[in-house]
Amino acid sequence: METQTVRERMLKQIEHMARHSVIRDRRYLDDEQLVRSEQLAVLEEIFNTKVREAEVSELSSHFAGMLRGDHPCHLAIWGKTGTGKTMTLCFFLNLIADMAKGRGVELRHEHLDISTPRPCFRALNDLACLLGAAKRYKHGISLEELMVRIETHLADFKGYLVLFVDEVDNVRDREPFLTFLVRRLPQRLQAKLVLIFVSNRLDWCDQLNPRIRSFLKMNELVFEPYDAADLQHILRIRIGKALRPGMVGDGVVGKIAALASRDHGDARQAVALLARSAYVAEKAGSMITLNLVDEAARQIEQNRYVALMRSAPRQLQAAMAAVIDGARGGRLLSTAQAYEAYQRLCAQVRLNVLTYRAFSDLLAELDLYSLIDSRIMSRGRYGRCRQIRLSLPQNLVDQIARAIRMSFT
DNA sequence: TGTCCACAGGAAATACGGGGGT
DNA sequence: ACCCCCGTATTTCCTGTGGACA
Repeated sequence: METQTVRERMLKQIEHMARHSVIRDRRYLDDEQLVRSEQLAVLEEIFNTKVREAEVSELSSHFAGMLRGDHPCHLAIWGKTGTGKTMTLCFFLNLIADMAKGRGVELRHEHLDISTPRPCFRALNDLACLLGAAKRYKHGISLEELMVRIETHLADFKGYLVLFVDEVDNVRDREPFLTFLVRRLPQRLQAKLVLIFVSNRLDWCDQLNPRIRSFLKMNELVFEPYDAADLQHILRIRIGKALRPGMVGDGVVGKIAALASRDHGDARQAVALLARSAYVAEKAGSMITLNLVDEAARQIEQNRYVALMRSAPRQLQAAMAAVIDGARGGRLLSTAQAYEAYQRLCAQVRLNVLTYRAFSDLLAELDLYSLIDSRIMSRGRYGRCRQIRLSLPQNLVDQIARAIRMSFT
């Protein structure tokens, strides 16, 4: 009896969802889930709408010489996250490699992605792996040895070698790394080496040896953030691929584009907001409306806080938990009171207790992220003290508390 | 007007840990 | 396997401060 009704309800639910579903292919809302060729297809469609036209034509004129046998110089590219640097370059290099093949020009291109900070040794080792010149080492091999292996591995190659170093600014101690690539490697190869450095910081080469810097400064290309119109194009293409037709209300695309271009013009953010909106709409069983976009934006915002705390250092988590515990019911808390709560908590979860001074810095950090709201009040004769309260909505505070508890167990 | 509370927050010293070199 | 170095976290020490109170 019981199972029957459950079964029925589920069937009804599925039927309802099928009739009202918003999403046709959710993979197109998240690049990670697309295979390479699909990504490139999306990009091609985007570039066909004149988005990034200036940059692509700049790249074309810079590299077109390769098809005629010239040796183009290196290129330094700047742009904030989500401005499509990596995507544009990948697309472009694929395109030019294709054309080169058609004309019998030997061209090899590699993408060295330094997505997380790593020392020179790691970066070189990664490069060697990428080229197939060496295996992955933890240690036990000198920098020199790595360099020689890369050189000997490439010794016989005579065509163009385009090396696309993504997020170079993540290489700590990048001087030797860059010196190797810029000054030493070209001299020891028969191949025509073309380096492309991408960074999201304008100042990444400021502290470098002037000789290398001047070398890099020769050719720069800046990726401006997308404007709202670009973002609209990008969103429309995604919508066409990912959603069923007619599921997007009036003004929704404009709104998402406006929100995303207002902070940083990050395309990834815009697509993420679209994805979340679609998800929320699907759950609500309606098309995407302006209100649902607001709801989605709120959820993304809240998730950021939760994710931030989940991945925060334990001490910071403990400080947050202490404040949540102490400031129940909108109570105002002084640093000293918060510190007491923190000490109790540390005892419970066997965390070593930091000094008052260090704890005070933790609170300042929480305040910086606006996880708490703290201001300094003078009580005259009775001294000055910080008044701490939770400023986030209660349900979010509960989520954060839960996330912290999870990572403590 | 000066005092003094109760803390904030800067500076320097020190501890710690992880990665690279040998 | 071991040591050293360096960047970061933490501690220690200290000076600064707004305003109620006498």
